[in-house]
Amino acid sequence: MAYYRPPGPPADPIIVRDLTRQQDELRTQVRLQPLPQEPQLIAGCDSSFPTPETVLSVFVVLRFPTLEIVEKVYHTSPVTLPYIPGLLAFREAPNLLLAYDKLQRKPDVIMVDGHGIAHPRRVGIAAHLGVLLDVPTFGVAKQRLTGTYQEPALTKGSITPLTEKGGELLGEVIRSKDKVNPLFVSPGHRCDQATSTRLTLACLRGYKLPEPTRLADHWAEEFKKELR
DNA sequence: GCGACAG
DNA sequence: ATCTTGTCGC
Repeated sequence: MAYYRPPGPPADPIIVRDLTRQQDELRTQVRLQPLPQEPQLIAGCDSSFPTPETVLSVFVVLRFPTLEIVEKVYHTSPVTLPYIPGLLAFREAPNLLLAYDKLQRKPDVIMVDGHGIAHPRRVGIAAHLGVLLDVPTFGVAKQRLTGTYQEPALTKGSITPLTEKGGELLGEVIRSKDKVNPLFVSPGHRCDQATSTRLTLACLRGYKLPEPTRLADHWAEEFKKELR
């Protein structure tokens, strides 16, 4: 589990302050709304690190709702920022954008591995990426970043709300498979909670992770090996 | 002041 | 995220 966290290099307070302000700006761009129509193509994206100074991002496009693989691409870049909780997007989004450019077929919606608005300033990587691409996005994370929730029942399909003090709904905690740790699903940009949850459930195929992110995760690992 | 902290 | 063997449960 993520109980103990070894100390990393100190984050420059000036950089943190600047990036945090950029998030507050991006936050004003986020729009929560249902998709204009049922998606024909859904994409999944994820990043891996072949070396501590290299980031590799993958985009996998699937036909919806059949989930047949339509296309997969990847791109690598030098790492420019250490991992800082809450600022993940500034570390991975730049390279994700370059990978996205390589796609021949652009998706109607993107499932991002990480949080959407379930973030301290409501701009997790899914929302951040959605605004930069101006494409519908939502996030599927494996760990909580902020908010509180009741553990959902142990059966697949059980759902409980992820809320902020005061009652604000940040996302939903979903049991995607019997007796496995739940997923944290939240809308990113030009998407809403109901759609995010519905699409996540529609993409489950017996694994903990829905197909888009599961495959992106898989290829991020495969391409990483190829670079050795 | 003390803990929490996506990937 | 990454390092890294065996092991418990369905």
